[in-house]
Amino acid sequence: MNKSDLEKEKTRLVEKLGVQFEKEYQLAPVAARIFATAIVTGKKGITFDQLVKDLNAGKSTVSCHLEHLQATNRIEYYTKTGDRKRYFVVKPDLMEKYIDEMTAKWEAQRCIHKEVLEFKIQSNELNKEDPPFDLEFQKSLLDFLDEATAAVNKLKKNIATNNS
Amino acid sequence: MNKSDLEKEKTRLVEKLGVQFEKEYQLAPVAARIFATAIVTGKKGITFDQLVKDLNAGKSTVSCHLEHLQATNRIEYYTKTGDRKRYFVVKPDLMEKYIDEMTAKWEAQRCIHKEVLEFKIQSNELNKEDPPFDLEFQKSLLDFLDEATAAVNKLKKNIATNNS
DNA sequence: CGTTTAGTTCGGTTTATTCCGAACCAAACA
DNA sequence: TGTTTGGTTCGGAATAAACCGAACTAAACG
Repeated sequence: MNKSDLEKEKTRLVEKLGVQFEKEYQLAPVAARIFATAIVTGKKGITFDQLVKDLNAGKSTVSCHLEHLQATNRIEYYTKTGDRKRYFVVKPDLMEKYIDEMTAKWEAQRCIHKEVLEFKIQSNELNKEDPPFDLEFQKSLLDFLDEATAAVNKLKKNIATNNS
Repeated sequence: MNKSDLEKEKTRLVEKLGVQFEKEYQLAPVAARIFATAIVTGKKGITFDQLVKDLNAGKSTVSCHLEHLQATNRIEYYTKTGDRKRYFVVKPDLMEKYIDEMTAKWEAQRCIHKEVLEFKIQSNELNKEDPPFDLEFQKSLLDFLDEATAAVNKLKKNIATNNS
């Protein structure tokens, strides 16, 4: 296990993470790989032209996606005095953001499935002759989402206290 | 609140659910709306040409997406004797599938972030002079995913027992 | 001042997604 | 056996996503 092996391993990890991020965050391929690179690289950060080289991408592409990743609060950059380059790193609160986005998605789901449930109940009240709507799926989904949110929020608090 | 109001409400819900499903399951717009229609319609099911009419879509489009939704185990159909139409409904185990897919995604994430963690540890061992990699994010993500999976699996068992 | 460095903007090309209609097929019916 | 019904297949067309290079800008440097 030498340095060039590690570089290859890094490339592999960026690629694998990249594929996941494309789906999870609906990012363009290059955007996902930039984010993945930032995660694997860690706090020392990665520069614009490193990204252009490493990912074989055009400058405009990298510029555009860096823009987007900053706008969506996933990365930021720092600079070193006497060095004009920007060093991009993942935002330090990434973990909280991850959890918050998850629960926000659940909340949105809970909201609409509650509406669906109400729609079905009203429909049942209005047409007594028809075979009535089944309410089980919505009910158990709502229950599940509530409890899952509660469970995850509890975990989130633990993380917050561990980090302090 | 009359019948035509309910129809409008159904359209609204299908649209709103549809947008969510496009993102959540990476479905094409029409595919997402078919799935949404199946969910809002419930166990009485929806037919091929109802979908064509309701969604203003081509027959080929509906056919193709119905195919896909069946292949991915999200919907199925039943028939009535003396009626050639197929009545499409959501698969009865949708709730379990939902949870299983969620935990499967977490497992995949856990797996790759574990690899990232190992990569960082190895890198730290190899270059002692460099500023070492930070391991906190990977560590707390792994912890979180483990605990979240455990919590959700517990909820899943409760649902299973409630339904029996 | 001219030049390098670091990055942005713009216009266009390539590629992929999404959808459609026309023709087709297979079962049931008359 | 011809016709209707319910649905599939195939070959594009329209649209949108993703990316690129060339020209540009703004700050720093010499």
